[in-house]
Amino acid sequence: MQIKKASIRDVAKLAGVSTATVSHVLNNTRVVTPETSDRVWKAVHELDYHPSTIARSLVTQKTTTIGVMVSDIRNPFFTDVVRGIEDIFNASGFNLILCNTDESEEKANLYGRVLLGKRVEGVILAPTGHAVELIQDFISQSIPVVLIDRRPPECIVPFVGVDNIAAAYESVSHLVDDGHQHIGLVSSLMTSSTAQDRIEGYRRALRDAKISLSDELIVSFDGISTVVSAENVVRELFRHPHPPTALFTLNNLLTIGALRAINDLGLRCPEDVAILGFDDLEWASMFTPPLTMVRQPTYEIGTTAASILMRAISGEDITNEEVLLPTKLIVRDSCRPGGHSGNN
Amino acid sequence: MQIKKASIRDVAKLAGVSTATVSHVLNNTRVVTPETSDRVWKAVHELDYHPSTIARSLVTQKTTTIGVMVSDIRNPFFTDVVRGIEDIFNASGFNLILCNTDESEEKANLYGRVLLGKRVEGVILAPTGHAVELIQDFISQSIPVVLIDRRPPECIVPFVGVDNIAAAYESVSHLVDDGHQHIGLVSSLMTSSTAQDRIEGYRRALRDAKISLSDELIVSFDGISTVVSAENVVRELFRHPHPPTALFTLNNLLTIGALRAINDLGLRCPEDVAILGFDDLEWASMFTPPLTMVRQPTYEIGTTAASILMRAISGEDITNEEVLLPTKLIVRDSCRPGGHSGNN
DNA sequence: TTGTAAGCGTTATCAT
DNA sequence: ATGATAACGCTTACAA
Repeated sequence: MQIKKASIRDVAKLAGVSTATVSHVLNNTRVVTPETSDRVWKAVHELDYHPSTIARSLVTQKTTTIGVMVSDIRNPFFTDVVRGIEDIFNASGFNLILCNTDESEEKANLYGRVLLGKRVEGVILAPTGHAVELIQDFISQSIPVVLIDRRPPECIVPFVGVDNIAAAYESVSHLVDDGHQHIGLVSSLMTSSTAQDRIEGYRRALRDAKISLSDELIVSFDGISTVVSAENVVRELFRHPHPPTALFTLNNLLTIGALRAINDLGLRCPEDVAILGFDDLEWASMFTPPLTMVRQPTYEIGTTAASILMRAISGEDITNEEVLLPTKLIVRDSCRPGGHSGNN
Repeated sequence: MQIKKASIRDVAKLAGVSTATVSHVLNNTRVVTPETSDRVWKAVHELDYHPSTIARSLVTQKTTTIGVMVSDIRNPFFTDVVRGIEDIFNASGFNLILCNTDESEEKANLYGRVLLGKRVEGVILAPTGHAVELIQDFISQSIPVVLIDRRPPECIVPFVGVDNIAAAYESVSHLVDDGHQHIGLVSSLMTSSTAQDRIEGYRRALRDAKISLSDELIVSFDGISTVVSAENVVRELFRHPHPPTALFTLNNLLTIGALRAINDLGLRCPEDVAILGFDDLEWASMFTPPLTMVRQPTYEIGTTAASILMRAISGEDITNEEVLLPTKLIVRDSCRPGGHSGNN
């Protein structure tokens, strides 16, 4: 326990050298005789000295800190992505400032100011709504940004994600092949590029299968994805006179919610209603029934985005980078060949 | 896009005032005439000026940043805890630096240096092993620390968690009441206080039930908890001549792993082997079979720890704080009254 | 091989 | 009501 934290000057005084020497010893940035080096290190330990990154950053203009903005770290998709990001940056001595925006543009903008103020060297962002201004704020301070998951169509910014249209097309086609004609779609925020692309894939798959579209089969809600919101909205869907025989859910939380709602309604999956969901869950295979899901390479999305951002920080030009990682449809019992075998 | 970021001096010059005035306008820290205030704000916007928190921190000795060290954010337990922490601190304008230690003391110590250097104002820590030194490092720089989940017995530091002994006792007693006499225990790192307490609860429950203890029924592994490691270790357990009829798993990931292993071995749960696991999963009820679990108030652990830390940062004395939040045993089909109905 | 001193971008203490 | 200016704790030319 000590009254005042030791500074480089205290160390210099105790070691009988200049602050410059201390600095150089600490950073290995010029040759010093072993004797002085020893004296310095001894002083460092004696004083329990820890150099202030703050002061250092002020002069070097580098903070070795980046910002990560996602809607909610509790969404397993983002949990994994963030871990991937952390692994890459940690290896280079960078730290993460974690920001949960809860799909609120206001919160996102607030965080934006903070990150700008903290002089982060880069940002990885899963944008909410038209985040164009937010992104522009960073860019105009020459802070590199890499987008993940979603991409506002207006801006040309490096992006890492998946081909949502294709993945959704494949998924819905799979349901069609199983004999389904009434396929419901469950979304959270419809305005995100991700949702829109997945809906577009859904539409195209139905169109190509000559199945007529019905907007009443599409349900959604605002705010962050939660199991409960999904449950409510799915229940609503089944008040429809022609309820769906299959559900395409746009993310993992929605899938769980849908399954719950179906159980609550006394329907069985897949006999009455099939479910196919976006995003994998590590233990999707152990559900009742095992869930059919579109697996996104979450961890890799994180590491890839982080690597690109790291290169930008190193001065490389990344303006045109765009990486679409492959998805994988993992078919399990929650949708079954033969389609539904029942009513109406 | 601009060559150089604007500084307070640029603003002052453009507004025709001193830097002191700019600072005061920005921070609302003394009265200025509306006219000057306006001129300042106009200059701020014109230059797209964002005050440097770095420089500010250097003089105020406050960083509005705290460190959060957990073993792995992907563990749903910590995901939730971290979200709770973030909510509390975000409300006070603080940021989180997220550190994944992977149960490695080396990584933890490395992160310790970093956090010390970044002059975080506090740390929330789920300690790995004998983190006494690490904790001492913070304390001796008068950086307040709040421990969560685990508590190295040596040190007197504020703590937020649950009564693991009691919770384990209750759980194992439940299995005993169901008729089980051979109860296996699956742990990851056995040395953590959490694991030790849960094992202690297990022991006491068996002792009180006059069931003899067998160390061969306890399996574990080192490193972070993963489903795969748990799977392997559980398979091993069933090579035992007298395999258990029930499994008590010490965390959520282990529970999943155990269930998988049992399935792979061709055994059925709960008919052949019952499972009762620590930590809830939001969708544990939808597993095959629905899982019986000890629910910890994860989010609340986060918010509680954060509130205590926040008070410490505000200068309050928290040295003796210790909060044990209640757990809840949620009984589902994975263990069934009547115990196992089979062999030997 | 080492030291001196000028910043880095703020806040805060005096003055005025 | 406002301004000068000395810190804050480092790094980094430039000297010696």
